[in-house]
Amino acid sequence: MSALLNEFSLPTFALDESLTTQEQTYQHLRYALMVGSIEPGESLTIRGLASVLDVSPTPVREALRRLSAEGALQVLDNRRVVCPKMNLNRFDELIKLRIVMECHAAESVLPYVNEVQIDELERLDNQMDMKISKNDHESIVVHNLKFHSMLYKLNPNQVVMPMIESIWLQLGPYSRAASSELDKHYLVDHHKGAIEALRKRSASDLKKAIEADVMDGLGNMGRKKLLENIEG
Amino acid sequence: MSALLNEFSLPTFALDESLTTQEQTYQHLRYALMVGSIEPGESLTIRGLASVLDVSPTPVREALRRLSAEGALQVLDNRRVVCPKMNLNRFDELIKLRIVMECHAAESVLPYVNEVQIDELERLDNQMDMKISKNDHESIVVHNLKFHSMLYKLNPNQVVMPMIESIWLQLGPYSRAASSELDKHYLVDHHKGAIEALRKRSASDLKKAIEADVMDGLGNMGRKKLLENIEG
DNA sequence: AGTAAAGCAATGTGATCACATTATTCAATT
DNA sequence: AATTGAATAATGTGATCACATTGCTTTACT
Repeated sequence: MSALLNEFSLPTFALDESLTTQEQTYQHLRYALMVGSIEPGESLTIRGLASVLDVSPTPVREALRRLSAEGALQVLDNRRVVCPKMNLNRFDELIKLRIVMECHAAESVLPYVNEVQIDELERLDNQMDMKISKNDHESIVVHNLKFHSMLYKLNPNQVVMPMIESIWLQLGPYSRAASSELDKHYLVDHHKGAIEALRKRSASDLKKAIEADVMDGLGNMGRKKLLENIEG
Repeated sequence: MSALLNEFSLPTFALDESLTTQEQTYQHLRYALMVGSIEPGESLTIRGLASVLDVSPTPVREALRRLSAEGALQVLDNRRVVCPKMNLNRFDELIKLRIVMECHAAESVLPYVNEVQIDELERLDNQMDMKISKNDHESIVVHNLKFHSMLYKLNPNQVVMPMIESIWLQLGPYSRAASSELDKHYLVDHHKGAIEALRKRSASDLKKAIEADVMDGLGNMGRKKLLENIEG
């Protein structure tokens, strides 16, 4: 048996039955990638996933194509689909790009935002702080990305968001390895700082908060882990 | 007969026969979108394209999913696939994002670049200037993007490139409408300026050249055209 | 003549099959 | 015991079919 995705490695996920099977399959895999349930290097086969998800190969094929087009999966020369492995260069590029794009997205929110929306954002962040047990990787990731997503979507015109989500998908599989048990205790986010910057309508403060949030969250941890692997 | 894609609207394009049918179909449609051969609003049907390209529906389906995932095509609620229409807000966001991303990509090239590569880039640009008849939209677009692509790929680690190409794909269909016959005569690029900045290893000059190239190329023309349509 | 309903054509989706390619297993040979 | 070879299994790709939904045309009725 190869390192196939087994039924236990896919997290449970509430799915809308009215959606097409392809869409459900896509969202299922997408979620699994985002929260790090699929390991870098793991290979995904059409028939394997089809049997696990109990659907025909057709919708799985399309879901895999979609995710490959988004950069979340990699199609090898053998035509086999794998979850891409991480290395220091790629990681650095991803983090740098994430900061550039999220700072841009955050900045372009400012002309549109109003106080009510900022209040809603703050409420969401507070709710999340209450609920999260700091050692549950999945909920930390989900809630952090939900905050960022809600922030950038305050700009009603959306062309950046899909690209930011593409970066999240590419970092997702590595996020679990990056956040070891030890580091999690030091995890802090800069969401409060971002909200404060929003209220002041300060673009520079907002960008500082976003950059710090990315670096202190995944950036520094992931880099440290990758350097450890090179040395030892 | 609906506004289907007919066989004459797809530009001829040298295809590698060794590639999968799906890959060929994808590249065919991708090229057509990039050079503006598919009009905004045009709807693409699986069976229609399959008969035009003389393949079965299966590879067409996957190619359409891929392009939709890249933002090049839009899947409506009816599940029909159309080439997205352009409006002023989306156009502004696309141009702003293009400048941000291409400036970032250009800047991150500097640590890697050497003189030989700059010479090659200059040679490519000179060759293109010779060959191009300034009224041929398709070759103008192709060669301009080829220059930008070659520049950014000097950074061997590639995670930005797919996203930049996604923006090109989204601007492509509108590019033909944007560059009216009148404006083409004023078309100038800032490639020489970019090469000069590369030689000086000046990040700020390079970014200025890229930004000017985008604005003077599509940016100003497209914006003008869109404003005309609103007023009259 | 205008409108609504019925009939028909076109489309997307999912399933299944055939085929070529690739990967793996197992046995034979050195 | 290691390696090469054949045989067997697994996989991706493309084609075809059935079905439900959507879009359009034609017919019937007021």
